[in-house]
Amino acid sequence: MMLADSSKPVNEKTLANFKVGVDNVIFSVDAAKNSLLVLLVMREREPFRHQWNLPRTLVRQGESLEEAAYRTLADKIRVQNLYLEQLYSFGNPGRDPRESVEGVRYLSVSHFALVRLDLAELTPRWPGKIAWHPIEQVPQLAFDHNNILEYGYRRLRAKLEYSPVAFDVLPEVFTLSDLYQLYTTVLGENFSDYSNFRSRLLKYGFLCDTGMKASRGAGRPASLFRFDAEAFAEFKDKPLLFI
Amino acid sequence: MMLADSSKPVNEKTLANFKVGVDNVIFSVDAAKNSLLVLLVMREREPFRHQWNLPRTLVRQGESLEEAAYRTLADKIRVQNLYLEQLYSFGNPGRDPRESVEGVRYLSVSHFALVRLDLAELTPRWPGKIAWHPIEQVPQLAFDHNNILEYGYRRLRAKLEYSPVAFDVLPEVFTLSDLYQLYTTVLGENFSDYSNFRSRLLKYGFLCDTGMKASRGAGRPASLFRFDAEAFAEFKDKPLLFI
DNA sequence: ACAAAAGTGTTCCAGGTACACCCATGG
DNA sequence: CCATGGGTGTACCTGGAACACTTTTGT
Repeated sequence: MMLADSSKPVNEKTLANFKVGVDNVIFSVDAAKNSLLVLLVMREREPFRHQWNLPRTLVRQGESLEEAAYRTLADKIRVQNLYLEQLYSFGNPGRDPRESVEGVRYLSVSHFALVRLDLAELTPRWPGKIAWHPIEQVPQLAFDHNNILEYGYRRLRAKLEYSPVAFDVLPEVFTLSDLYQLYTTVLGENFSDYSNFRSRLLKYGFLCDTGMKASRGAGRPASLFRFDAEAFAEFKDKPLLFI
Repeated sequence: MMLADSSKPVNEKTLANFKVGVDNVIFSVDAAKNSLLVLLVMREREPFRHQWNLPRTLVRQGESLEEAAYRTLADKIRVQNLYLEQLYSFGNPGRDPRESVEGVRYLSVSHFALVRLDLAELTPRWPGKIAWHPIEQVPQLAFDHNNILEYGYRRLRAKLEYSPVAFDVLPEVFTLSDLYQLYTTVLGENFSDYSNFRSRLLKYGFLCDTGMKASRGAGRPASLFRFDAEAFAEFKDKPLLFI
């Protein structure tokens, strides 16, 4: 893909004109229903009016890309625990129909987030216009947002395998079943045997038993663990840890 | 990091104004000197005049981000074999001093590339202004380009471990020592024993022996191999393969 | 007493590590 | 004939997969 050379000075007019925004792929896990959820917003304006899309915003003066991503998030839900990182930038021509009308291109720096469902309260600002969708039931989205979502989903699964994002999304104390179930809903049933998952994680030593027990209906009460970030430090940039 | 809400309609003037460009981290491997190289460009204009920076350009009308990245590359070097992918977007306020003067922000969608040194001929267009630098001897760069470079370096090492980028950068036929040496220069001496590296790769079956031999001075001549992309297909999205 | 969920242990085996050793060529 | 680099083989062992089994609770 070799393109024209650029030896001659470039006229300002040949440069593309951009509007820059952030699109967020926000995941959460419904432990009760064993289901992975994505947050979607119903569009109220053209283009793609009355279609769902990812939460998004344009970047404001003096605001970093990450700040814009957090603002979009805070605008839709109130969360405490969460994990957020930049995903990918989509800025090719033709991805927004307004482009040809306004003569500007829309560049989206997409972000991916994982939030804790029980602490993520939907803001009452747009009732019915914001909703969690199970990942298998996501409809046709506006723009190229199905693409972006797919991209975020891949990243989420990869992240779970080698980094401790799960603990940003679990309560302060949790049982190993909670953790296992989180992995199961995201990665599918067959990623690992429970007992192997358990012993592998405990061996590392960055999960400490609080001594407390959690009794949930029938069955033996489970030990409650806490994630020890300091103890985890030594595992930074080491190869695969979970799964 | 919870920010102001956005319930009131946003005045156009509060939006940030962007210029969008691409910055390329272009790597190559000097097999003879056992050295990992980065392509740098000497700036001829302010700001940061007479400092090195990464090859970069602003995105033009109708041009995709990737096309812009390829164009920058083609402007500096003539290459056949290469690997290129998007890296990360840097768009926080204050990363370009022109920002406050012009009232626009510079967003860089950085890309990372690996090219074959013996086919990468520096264009004579800017003699002395473009040069390969060994990664350990990279000077202070303009803007946040040392950051971007660091980011690209991490990605390069990660990519080598689980994807076949090396073959985009090796000749059509190559010896296993060539391959091993490439890995050694990028990953360091201690990533794996040669004989184990060898047997692991051959076992997979996507390297086929051409029957030809390469004699380089003293020592037994080495078999020349070819990368079989079809045979590799079945290893797509499987866990770590190399190293 | 029995079902349900948590937790422990054991066996088996693939695959990685660390070497020692053989082979072919140039000088 | 020996130094040099290419190539093969093996013995050891870690760590994962699979699964059986025990413990502690609720009903």
